[in-house]
Amino acid sequence: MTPRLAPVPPDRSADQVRFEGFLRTHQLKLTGERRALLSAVLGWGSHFDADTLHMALKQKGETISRATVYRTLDLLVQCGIVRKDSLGHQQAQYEAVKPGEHHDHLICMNCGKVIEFFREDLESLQDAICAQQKFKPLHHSLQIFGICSACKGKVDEKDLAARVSQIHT
Amino acid sequence: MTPRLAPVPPDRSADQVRFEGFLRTHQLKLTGERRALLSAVLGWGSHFDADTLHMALKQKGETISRATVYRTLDLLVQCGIVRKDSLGHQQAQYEAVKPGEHHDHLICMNCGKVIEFFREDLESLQDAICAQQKFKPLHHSLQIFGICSACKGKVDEKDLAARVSQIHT
DNA sequence: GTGGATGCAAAGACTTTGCAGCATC
DNA sequence: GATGCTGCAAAGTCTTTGCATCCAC
Repeated sequence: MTPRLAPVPPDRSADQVRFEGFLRTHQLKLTGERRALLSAVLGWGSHFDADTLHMALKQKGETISRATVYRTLDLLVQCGIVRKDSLGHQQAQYEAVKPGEHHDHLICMNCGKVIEFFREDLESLQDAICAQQKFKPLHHSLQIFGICSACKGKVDEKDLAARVSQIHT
Repeated sequence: MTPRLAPVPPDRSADQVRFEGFLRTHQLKLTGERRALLSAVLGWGSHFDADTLHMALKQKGETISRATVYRTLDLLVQCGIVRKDSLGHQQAQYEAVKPGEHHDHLICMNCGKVIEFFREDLESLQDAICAQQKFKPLHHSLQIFGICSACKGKVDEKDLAARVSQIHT
């Protein structure tokens, strides 16, 4: 029989601990607003922008100013809990970073759905390309724009070409 | 001896013809400003933003309003002569599309250099991933951020981590 | 009690748009 | 000569910042 280990805290809590540690290290304070934002972000599950988050909190009765939302998102990005991405939008998109998980994106140009995927062979191919160029990779972002299976056949092919050329990654 | 063919016009001219055709098709007019912008864009050779282009033209004596620069870049994007990209910047970056050429980017986080590359095996791997997901790819963008060979060893490792987390693709 | 945090509103950066006069087709 | 184009300035959108007040430590 293996000896009992101390119970492993759930992931949520790990991010909370991490954020609190980050705040302490930088002599910053844990405020109610920061707590509320962290928990909203961790519970979101997909991509969001600053304003959507701001409005969602307002609807839940948590009135936090837009400025604080931006300031706190910036902190969360700095300590690695949140990733900032544009995904072809004008405004910044954010997403909670699931620990140890990196992924790339398929983005449907019809319904806007974002499909996340991870392929080890894609990662290693990129590493090989970097090695060939004597380039030290630190981060990457791959976005494939197209039409998802559910939208096939429902798309007006005519304005698709125009929209492809308008993509702004 | 093979028979002589009609001389192949240089690439520059092909883009001009394409733009003029686009304008005609859409009942738009070929103005001096549009001509100047097209030629400036084709002669640029790397990435630029709207304001840099605007200022470069002003220095050459071509005073074209910022509004027209934006409006014309939009047309050039629509007809496929120019690609719009962010490359991790706040403001939109543009680049002339060399015909038949697609490439991805290695971006040096120290000196800002952008290295373009193309790998057929990377393209086909992406196609395979899309096929598996029943996703029809139309466009993609891969940006790898890191340190170029010239900057290796010259970088302050400390603030690098912070800068990696700040990347906004 | 002190230093950092918040909210507000103002400022900023980048881009788009309305309109009167102008140029191309 | 009609229709679309330009420049200008104003408005828009998203984000950041200055400052007085407030609160976690």
